[in-house]
Formats: sequence, C-alpha cells, structure tokens
Amino acid sequence: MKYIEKLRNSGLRPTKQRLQICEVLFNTDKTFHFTINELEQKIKKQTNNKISLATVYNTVHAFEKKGYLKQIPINSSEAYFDTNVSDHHHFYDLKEEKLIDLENSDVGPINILKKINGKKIKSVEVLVKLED
Amino acid sequence: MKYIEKLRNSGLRPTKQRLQICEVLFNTDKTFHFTINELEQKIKKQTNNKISLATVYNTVHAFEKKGYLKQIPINSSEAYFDTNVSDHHHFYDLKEEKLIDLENSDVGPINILKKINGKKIKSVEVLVKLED
DNA sequence: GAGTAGTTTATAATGATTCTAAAAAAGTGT
DNA sequence: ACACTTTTTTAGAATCATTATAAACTACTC
Ligand SMILES: [Mn+2]
Ligand SMILES: [Mn+2]
Ligand SMILES: [Zn+2]
Ligand SMILES: [Zn+2]
Repeated sequence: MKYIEKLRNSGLRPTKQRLQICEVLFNTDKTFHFTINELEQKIKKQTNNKISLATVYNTVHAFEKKGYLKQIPINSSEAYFDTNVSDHHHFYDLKEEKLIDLENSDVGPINILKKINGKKIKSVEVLVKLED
Repeated sequence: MKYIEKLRNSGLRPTKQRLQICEVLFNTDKTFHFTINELEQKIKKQTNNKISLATVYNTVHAFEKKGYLKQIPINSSEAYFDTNVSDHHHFYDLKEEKLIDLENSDVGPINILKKINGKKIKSVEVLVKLED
C-alpha cells in the first residue's frame, strides 16, 4: 500500500487507524483544506469507524512535521490544514470561513527585498481575505 | 486628550482604564506587535495599575473592529496584534516567536489575478517564515 | 441628586489542543 | 504458538486562551 511509506517516513507504524486516516486524507485527486474536527467527521462517515481524537491529532501533526500536510496561517479558533503541500497561497472567505487555493501563477512572483541577519526564509505565504 | 476621540470612534467611553490602555498602545512613535498577555504586562509596568483581562480583551477588540489595531494571521496559540495598521507584511521568526514588519516596498506589488464571483478583496497579507 | 445606561471586575464557562495512564495491539526472539 | 517488550490507541483529564456572566461601580443626562 502506498500509505505505508508515508507513515514510515513520518516515523509512524502503519496501523489500522492511521491507514484509515490516510485513506481520507490522500485517497483523492483533489486536495482539500480541513480542521481536525472536520477530518474526524469525514473519517466517521467514510469509514464507519470512530478513531479517537488523540490519534487524529497525533497523526496529523506527524504528517505536518514531515511535510505531508501543512497548516495554513490564519486567525481562527481552529487550526486549518491543507493536503496541498505545494507552494501556494490562499483566499480566505470571511463569511463562509473557507479557504480557497490560489496557485502561484494567480499571484505572480514575490520578491522579498529585506534580509534578516542570520535567518533564512522558510516560506512565503499570501493570505487574501474576501468579503461580500 | 487625543485618545478620547479614538475611544469614542470605537463606541467606547473614555474611562480611566481605557485611557491607560491607549497610553500603552498609542503613546509612542514606534508601532509594535503584541499578544494580549504581553499587553497586560506592559500596562502593569507602565502604569502601576492592574486592569482586568476582560477589559483589555474588550478594548483591543473594539479598536480592532474600528481599524485602530489589527490582528496578524499566524499560527500561534495566542493572537498577535499590531499597532501598525497600514498595509504591510511580516516576517515571523519561528525560533523567537516574534513578528518583524515588512514594508510594502520590501515586498513589491502583489497582483491577485484570480477573481471570486461576488466577493471582493479586503486585504492581502504576506507572511514570511524565518528559520536559522 | 436621582435615574439610567455603560463599564469594570472577579470568576465561571467554553472549546481547541495536549497530556496521561491504562488497555490493546504489534513486533521480536525462541 | 508463546512469552516478552515496545508502541499505539483510547477515554478522560488537564491546560490555557478566549469569551460570557452578573454584580458592583462609574459616567452621563435631566
Ligand atoms: Mn502542529
Ligand atoms: Mn478580535
Ligand atoms: Zn491550499
Ligand atoms: Zn506589523
């Protein structure tokens, strides 16, 4: 199975629960954005199986650390994650509280002119807030 | 006093506590970034006076709503606010957990090519994460 | 000054996230 | 398969930032 490698790379053994989480996260062409609670709901629906919240949190964080998921910087009471780990940007619809992908080509090149001594750039992320 | 107007514009009466909060927030040439807890500490030091957390939260939120403060979108357990309400961007030093201003001129123009039907752009914010 | 509406405060409630420790499962060697 | 060790899952508790509450206090109006 293709998920076993992802799990092992993340330092996790391929257990039944973790493979189910992988199914929901990665068994789709489309990438998507989610909160932990949305993910838990999706797992319950898609697999008719409840996985404890702690396991969902742990697995998501391990994938995030390894780079198989990323967290989107946003002001919300809940953390938003993204299965699209390519460099890209986001609209945030304030009314709907939903993220929408913005490809790099939708934004154009961003050149950071200022430098900070002894630090290097890890990521550059654009958040475009939308209102009606 | 210059703060009375800011407070009235925000729908707040100029009370002793709120004026003290204004002193700490606005009585300086330099703008700065803060969390609610950092602000509370600053108030205690600068005015030798404890103001209840609820009042600090309420006042900050009223100023934010009116546009005298803004919140910076970032993944942190605490919300970060900015007394610099001009359009600008940020470095985020992951090690120090500190924000650093990036002026618009340090980033260059950003042109969002994608449009979302029925929505308009409220803000465009760039977050540049820094590591060692 | 009396009356009213807004404010402050301590404290409680909420809710996302993290921690804990016991039970369950998986891996290892024989 | 069995005994033994290590990892994992889980329910529930703990944490902590934020928000809500409601009683005491203060500011504004007439
Ligand atoms: Mn994380
Ligand atoms: Mn706010
Ligand atoms: Zn995305
Ligand atoms: Zn700033």
